[in-house]
Amino acid sequence: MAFLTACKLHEPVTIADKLFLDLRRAILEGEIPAGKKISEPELASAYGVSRGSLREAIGKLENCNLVTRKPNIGARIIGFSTEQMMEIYQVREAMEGMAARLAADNMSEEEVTRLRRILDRHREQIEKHQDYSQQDVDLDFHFSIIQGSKNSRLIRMLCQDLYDLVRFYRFRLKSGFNRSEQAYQEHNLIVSAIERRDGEMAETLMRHHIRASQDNARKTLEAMSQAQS
Amino acid sequence: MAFLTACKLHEPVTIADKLFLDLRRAILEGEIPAGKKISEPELASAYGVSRGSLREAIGKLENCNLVTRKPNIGARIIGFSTEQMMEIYQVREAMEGMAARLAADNMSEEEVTRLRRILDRHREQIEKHQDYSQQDVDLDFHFSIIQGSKNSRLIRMLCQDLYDLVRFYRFRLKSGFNRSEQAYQEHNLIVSAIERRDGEMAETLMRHHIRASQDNARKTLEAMSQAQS
DNA sequence: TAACTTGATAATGTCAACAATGTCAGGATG
DNA sequence: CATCCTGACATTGTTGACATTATCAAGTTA
Repeated sequence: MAFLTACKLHEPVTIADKLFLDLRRAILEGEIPAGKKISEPELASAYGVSRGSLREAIGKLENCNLVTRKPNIGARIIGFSTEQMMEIYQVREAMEGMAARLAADNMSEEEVTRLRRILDRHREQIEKHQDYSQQDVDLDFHFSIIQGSKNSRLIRMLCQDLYDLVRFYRFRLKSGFNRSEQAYQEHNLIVSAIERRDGEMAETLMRHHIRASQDNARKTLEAMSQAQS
Repeated sequence: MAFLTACKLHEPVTIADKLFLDLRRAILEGEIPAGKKISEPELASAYGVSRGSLREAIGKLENCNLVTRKPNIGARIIGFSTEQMMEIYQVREAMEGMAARLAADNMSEEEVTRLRRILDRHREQIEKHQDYSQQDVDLDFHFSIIQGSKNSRLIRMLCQDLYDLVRFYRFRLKSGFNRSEQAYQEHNLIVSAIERRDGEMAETLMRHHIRASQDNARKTLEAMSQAQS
């Protein structure tokens, strides 16, 4: 799971940092339910830390867009919203499209080789029907290309500001959207374009790929909401 | 200066919020020099607040990417870096291109009219040779289109995470890049595309416009560095 | 009954003191 | 002379107590 360590910079030396990582994991994996109000005294005693450290950690969670705070009222975990999910896809289309374009220019030969190897892993896990691992491999794929852009600002905004949200939604819909085969084919085309150093094509294909994911997610959500009603 | 109020959500009710806005302005306008280390005791006594409130404000500044923090070492104002500036242009090209595309679809007729009016103001100030006000009008133009995208995530990432950096660099280079006339013409084409509801063209033109700004900034910086040596 | 006031309660914001960590000058050692 | 300890100092991290603000139920009034 290279994507987990790919972005966080320094080891969590301070209490607030460790707490931040703990809480982030708890939110992403659904231990703390979406939309829940955070009670500072409660959480602080639950984790055995002071409110000050907790507030610092909450501040960091706010940067990751996982909680929202209102002055004198408090913080709460973000809610689940189809509209927001669609908005995130639009932003990803723009930014990851650019990332793919830059990656075609800036990735080293070794990095391209590693990228191809991630794709092979994807192939294997499709044949083994390991649906769960495919999500990790998909994240690895996207992270590798983002990193390959060599644009530190782009990397930061995607990995630090947006991808926690992506993981938040992905975990809560992990049953849905199975389009591994199609996604694999699209990934394959993107890697080929990068191998040819064709940035223009890499951007076009990445945007197409993310738009296809978006369409698939939208249809899955519509089917789910119809099944419920 | 609509761009100033355009993005900040709630009034600064708390001390930490007011302090944050004060410090942000001080950094953006160069009162606190770039790259300077922040001494918590010093700043706290200078503004007459406790270290706790100051630390909260510093946390918010970190979100705006205006300061960086290292655990057990401290915070410092970001430094001036040509490379980072070029990276920001690349991110803007991707995100504002998408914003223009969405704005063409989603702006109301009234918003388009207001956008056209901002352009007229730009025209006036070119003829009056008010170079300083042109920067404001330029920011207003870009903010209006970003807002017009109606994508709250995109708005947030641009206005809250990226544009403070844009203003940081812009203020420190305000003498340079005078290309008002050319910028005006490019803005004009973009507005025309939005008026025609041609999203594809609006995106293309916006990306061209930002790339042209980037080229101009790069050349200006190269000329400046050669003049110094 | 509905709408408004009021007071008790609990939450968040703020502060100053304490603990832990990093910094740096001065001296000892090879 | 360079390098490595060492200890005093300053800064950051952490905590618990206090101040301020929201919340909500009980009571009052039209």
